[in-house]
Amino acid sequence: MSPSSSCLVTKLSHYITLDDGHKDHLARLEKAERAFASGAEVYQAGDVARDMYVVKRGWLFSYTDLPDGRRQIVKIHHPGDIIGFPDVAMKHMTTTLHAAEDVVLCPFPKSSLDEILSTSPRLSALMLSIGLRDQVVFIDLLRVMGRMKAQERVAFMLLDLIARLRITNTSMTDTIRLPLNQSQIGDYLGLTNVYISRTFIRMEEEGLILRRADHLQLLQEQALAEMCDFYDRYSDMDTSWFPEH
Amino acid sequence: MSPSSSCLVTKLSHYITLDDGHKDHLARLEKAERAFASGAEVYQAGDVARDMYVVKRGWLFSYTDLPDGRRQIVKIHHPGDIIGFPDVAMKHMTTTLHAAEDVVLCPFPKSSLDEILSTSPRLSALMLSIGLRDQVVFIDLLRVMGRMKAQERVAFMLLDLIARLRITNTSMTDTIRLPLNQSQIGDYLGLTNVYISRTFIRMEEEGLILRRADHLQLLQEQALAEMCDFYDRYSDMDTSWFPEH
DNA sequence: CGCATAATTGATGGTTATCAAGACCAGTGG
DNA sequence: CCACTGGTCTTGATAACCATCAATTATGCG
Repeated sequence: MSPSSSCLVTKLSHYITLDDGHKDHLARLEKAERAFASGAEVYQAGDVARDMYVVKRGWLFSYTDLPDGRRQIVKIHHPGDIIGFPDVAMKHMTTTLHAAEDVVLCPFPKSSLDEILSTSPRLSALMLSIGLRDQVVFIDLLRVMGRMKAQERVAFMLLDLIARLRITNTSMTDTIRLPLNQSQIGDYLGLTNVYISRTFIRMEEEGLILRRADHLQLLQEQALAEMCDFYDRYSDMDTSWFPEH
Repeated sequence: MSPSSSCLVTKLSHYITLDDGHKDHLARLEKAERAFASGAEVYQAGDVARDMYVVKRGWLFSYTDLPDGRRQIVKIHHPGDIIGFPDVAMKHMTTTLHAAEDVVLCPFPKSSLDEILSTSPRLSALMLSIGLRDQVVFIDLLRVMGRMKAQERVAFMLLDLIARLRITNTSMTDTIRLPLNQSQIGDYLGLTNVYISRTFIRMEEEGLILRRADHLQLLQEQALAEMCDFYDRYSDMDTSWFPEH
């Protein structure tokens, strides 16, 4: 198993440089990769929390249902993302993981963290920082959901998606593929599919976005950023305090 | 400086047993405690992220404003809480910290984490878990804000507050002191002060709660928990995978 | 082509915001 | 002791925003 084939190594190398010892170590943590078809539910809320996953290919999302059937999608996952990290702190999974299209995942056991914490303060600091950065991202989203209207919420979602895709794909332009239907977008933004439709149409009429097939183009990124007061948390991480090794 | 006088030691001892070496170490991280009057803003969004704080006395909250003046309170802090943890991952503070009443705080520099990560895998695991647990709590709140109505949101807030207060104060009954006005509660739940007033009145008429002065009693805790599908994340943490030392 | 899924459109109603006025309350100073 | 003040809570009227329901029109796919 060559270190470079590891999803986790690829993911973490975006933030700090890893020496070969670290790379070997991380690569050994991974189990065999697994594929899931579009629509599959990889795990359910309430399952015992045992593994985390790195996304190798495809989009997924995590959601929870209310007893009466209302649904909230809490996170959209892209290639390179770590899935299930917050559930490490819990005995049971708190969300259900749904494949939005055909996907490939690299599982690794949550007990891996024990090893990382015991052997590499620097990697530990990175894992901690990723967790805390994600918390800031949730706080941003909370502000959006608590205080913003439909159009602002859509703007925020689009900017957040494109900012995250740009981390790993520096050639990203202003156009993204959006493999989610309007009901799913509604469940993410706390709105209905009907109102998502109306909002998209209005934003298109106003020249903010352009839709064709399942692709979406941001025509006025600056205007969109202003209307939802968007900050890119992904490019503002502070790694200066990290331990040396 | 005796170890037992440290806010951080008191806080962390609730989760795992600390030996004297750990206690001494943690106690040395703390700076002198500082008092703030009700209404004071301890730090502002945008300030350089340098310190974290443990709350020794009083309630505070963290908020962010939108450019047009709308406000979202993102976290209510109680004695024992760690404030500013997510901002460790950022170069700048992402929220403003407001004292809801007279408070006392114990600051400690965020570079302390470097030391903890380098010397104690077990403490590192605890810090990581607290961060991840908080992320789960934000996800729960996101679900509330995205999909629940006013009365359900209020129920969730009250249950969350009382669950957290019960961690450190096992003699908590069904009555809490609530040093927040209705505008602040509205800013926390994404509603207006007017609608908070109407919702409290309706919940009191329905026999769910009882208000007197600044105290609030939960008359039907079970019914409140069912209407907002409440889970107590604070008593469901998994520490089984922690390293030994 | 036929089918299922997704998106759109229209009509109506519910929930919450907004605005404005009044009630209550604790503290303050004359 | 009492008017005055500022803050908080309450109440009523109206409007904005979004949900809901139902029907229709794309869209994609075997």
